[in-house]
Amino acid sequence: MKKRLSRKFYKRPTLKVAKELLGKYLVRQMGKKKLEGKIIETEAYIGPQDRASHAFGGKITKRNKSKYLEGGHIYIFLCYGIHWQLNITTEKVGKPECVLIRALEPPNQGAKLKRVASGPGKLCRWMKLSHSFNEEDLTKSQRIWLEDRGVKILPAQIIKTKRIGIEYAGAWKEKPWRFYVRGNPLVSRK
DNA sequence: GTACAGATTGAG
DNA sequence: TCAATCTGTACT
Repeated sequence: MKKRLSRKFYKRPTLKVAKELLGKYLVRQMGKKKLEGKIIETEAYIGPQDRASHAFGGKITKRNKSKYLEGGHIYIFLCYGIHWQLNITTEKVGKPECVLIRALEPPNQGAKLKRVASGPGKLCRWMKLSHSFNEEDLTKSQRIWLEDRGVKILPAQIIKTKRIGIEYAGAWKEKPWRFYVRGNPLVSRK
């Protein structure tokens, strides 16, 4: 079973989408080549009240404006001047909420664990994602989209932790808004 | 205009 | 432990 996720899937509460994205497949079509991987780690950013979000306080900049798009679009930005971070918008237009995709599990190739997408920056480098994907519509794009392949992640398999790399965010850094699949060796930060 | 820090990573 | 090096923000 392969079914592209619809607009409806994304236009729901961000935390719900972040959890349900676990087990879904991210597919990247590059000409005749196709890269794909199962999502195993996500984080939710829920502005404008979330201090860790780029949309904190409701501000809009050239960089973050795609965060305000209708659910199902891409918000991608450069971090530390080097690494791209892939986010998927949620909720309706004007709500600056999104889910950061932090790690993928690539298809088994010779039973070797491939840590090619075990972190948000590595994931984008592997799939060759950058600025040109900003504002891409995941329900229509021919080069990147998400699929439901019938993989079910049970609530008992989902681990919740604090988000990573946001020490400056005060009380917000304590929010258990990072989700990953229990026991998966390919999540970020070995 | 200058200065500084950040949703990270891999090398030392 | 540190440097890579782009963008936004808070200053002068």
